[in-house]
Amino acid sequence: MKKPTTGTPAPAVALRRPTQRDIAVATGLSQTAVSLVLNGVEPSTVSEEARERIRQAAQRLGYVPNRMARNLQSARTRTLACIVPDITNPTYPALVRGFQSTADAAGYDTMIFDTDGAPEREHRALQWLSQGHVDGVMAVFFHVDEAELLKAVRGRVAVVQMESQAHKPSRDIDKIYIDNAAAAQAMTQALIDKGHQRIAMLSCPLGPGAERQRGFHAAMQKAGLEPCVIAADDFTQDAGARAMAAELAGQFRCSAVFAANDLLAIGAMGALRAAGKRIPDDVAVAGFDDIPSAQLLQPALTTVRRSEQAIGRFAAELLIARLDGPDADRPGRGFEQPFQLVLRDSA
Amino acid sequence: MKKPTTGTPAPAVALRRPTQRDIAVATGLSQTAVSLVLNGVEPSTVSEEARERIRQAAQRLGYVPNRMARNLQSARTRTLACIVPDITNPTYPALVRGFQSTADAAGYDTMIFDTDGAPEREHRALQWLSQGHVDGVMAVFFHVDEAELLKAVRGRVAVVQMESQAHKPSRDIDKIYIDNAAAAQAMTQALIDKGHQRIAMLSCPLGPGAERQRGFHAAMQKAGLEPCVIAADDFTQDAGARAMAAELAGQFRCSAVFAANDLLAIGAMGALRAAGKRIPDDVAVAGFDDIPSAQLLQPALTTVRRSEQAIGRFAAELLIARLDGPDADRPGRGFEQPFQLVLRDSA
DNA sequence: CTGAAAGCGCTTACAG
DNA sequence: CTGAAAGCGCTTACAG
Repeated sequence: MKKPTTGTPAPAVALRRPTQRDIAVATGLSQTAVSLVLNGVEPSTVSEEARERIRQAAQRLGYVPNRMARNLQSARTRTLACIVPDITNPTYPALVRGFQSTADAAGYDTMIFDTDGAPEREHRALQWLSQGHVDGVMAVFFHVDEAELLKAVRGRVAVVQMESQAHKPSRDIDKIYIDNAAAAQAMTQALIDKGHQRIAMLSCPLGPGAERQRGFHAAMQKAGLEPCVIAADDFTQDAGARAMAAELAGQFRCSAVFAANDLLAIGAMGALRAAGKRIPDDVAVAGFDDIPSAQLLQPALTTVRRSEQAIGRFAAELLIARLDGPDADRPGRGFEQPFQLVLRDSA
Repeated sequence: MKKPTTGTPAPAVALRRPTQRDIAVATGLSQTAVSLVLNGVEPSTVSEEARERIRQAAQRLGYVPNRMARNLQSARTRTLACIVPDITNPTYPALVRGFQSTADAAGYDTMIFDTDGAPEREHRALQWLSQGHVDGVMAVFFHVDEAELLKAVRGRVAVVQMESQAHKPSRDIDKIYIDNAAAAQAMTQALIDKGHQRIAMLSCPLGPGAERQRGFHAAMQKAGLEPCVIAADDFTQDAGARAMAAELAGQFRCSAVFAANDLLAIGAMGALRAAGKRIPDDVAVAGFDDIPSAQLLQPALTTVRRSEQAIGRFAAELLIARLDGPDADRPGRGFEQPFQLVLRDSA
């Protein structure tokens, strides 16, 4: 890369971080006393004078507790994690944001782990989870199933799993889901009600894709219409554009495209335009997620909304209630969240 | 929330995770041998037969090393962090994506820490950094300065800082930046070249905002024009809409608005439309970042692009070269990255 | 070839 | 009121 500029040489060795022992030596008190005072253990058995000396020395030396050591001892980290498939898909940052605001208020740090929706990276996330970095996790997996997740955490990590459908409740973990099939069915029905007969679903079989396709097929079957499915290999704008372009190169005859998420829909819109199709006049397009861009598009995108922020907040509440609150041993539950059709100009 | 469903009761106690000691007991070998074998220490001093027994027992018991313990000992985590101000601003996920792809290839996990651009949360990130969770970090701070950062990490964590301008090189850390002032000046000049005389900058003084304003002022002054600044209190779409609406309620007379980032620009566009202004005919709008939505807007947004993905990848390379490679003691450097004006229909 | 031992930096009974 | 001691689960010299 260009224009590297150089500073003065780095120190040969890193400074050793001060420990409780250093403070003990500096104050002439015991390391035990240092630990007690710095952790504010009540009722304090250390004299006010000693406490003050310890605090001052800690300040002066720039003491910061080593979390690895603390966690090793206490097996608590006061950190929560969000495991998501794709941080560049705006629906997940929204989820994380809601989660984080609640976690933050309860004194928990939030870490984000992006799996790319890839099996191998999801398993790395699992391994990471099993290593004791966090007390709780909100997880969105495309490949890992509940059994693997349970095996990895072994009851040592509180878990809320975001699911694509109402699974049977788990013994140990909470689940949050929307009824993806019903939502997709409702959207498909809305397109049918507008007079569309030939409707294609642009979808990816991963994650919530399967349930959304199920709802699409149900609505089409109920209306006696022939369903058409366009397969994308990912939930991204690129994948949507590619799949749509390939379809357009063949004999595409649908008057509406229902994409399994907004990024696919946006990609499809680009490909349709490139092929000279007007939206919605020649082809109507609908999506799923209601990401912020959806309403910025021209025409604005018809889509399905759920409150990601609220879901994120709720997930964090569930975890915190298990960790700090009364829910420690509560059996796992499933929580269904509402969705809402957002009808705009693209369909 | 609705429809909670209940599973069978949770177990009273969490299962204890198996340790090396458990494997030692199970195999009748020493815990030392277990550690040696499972870590594949070469050349192996343990007999092949013993190694096999240990591996089998580890498998059978579902052994997973406790990272806290390992890190406490080795002070290495094979984890890197990205500290960003707002994960819901699409420019940061792109940065993180690039970073992660490189980190992943080198066998490092990537954690993401969102500070919300708030001083208090940035300091929490600093504290978190100082606790030994990661070997290296790519950080974007709005408030924390280099001195605080250096004090927190004390040479124990490799650091790449994303800056808003060419600072003097640091002794210990690498910096990556684009010339924000030059970029803003170029964009302002482009607006002037289009015939605009009354140009407002919609900006937030945080982070790169100051430098971008500087460039704006420089261009205006050079052209002998009167600069106008509209202050937003954040870099979000909402903040942009609020600030623009407030301005429109007064005596707004500019023919162009240059926003300090795309989200502000998008918010401003909404407020302008709500006030009956046509874009670009009545008011031209330009942004900064070239987030994915920018080209989806109608009219598409004129903006400034840099390659976030490439910058993220490069940042990870710098860290890995320090940690695993030959750069361990290399003095800190500054690396300037290119930018590019993207002229679309909004201006 | 194998294991006893020290130590990473903490927390937490426990004994004075 | 205070400190010696054990232990969290590992790694790594070191001694047999």
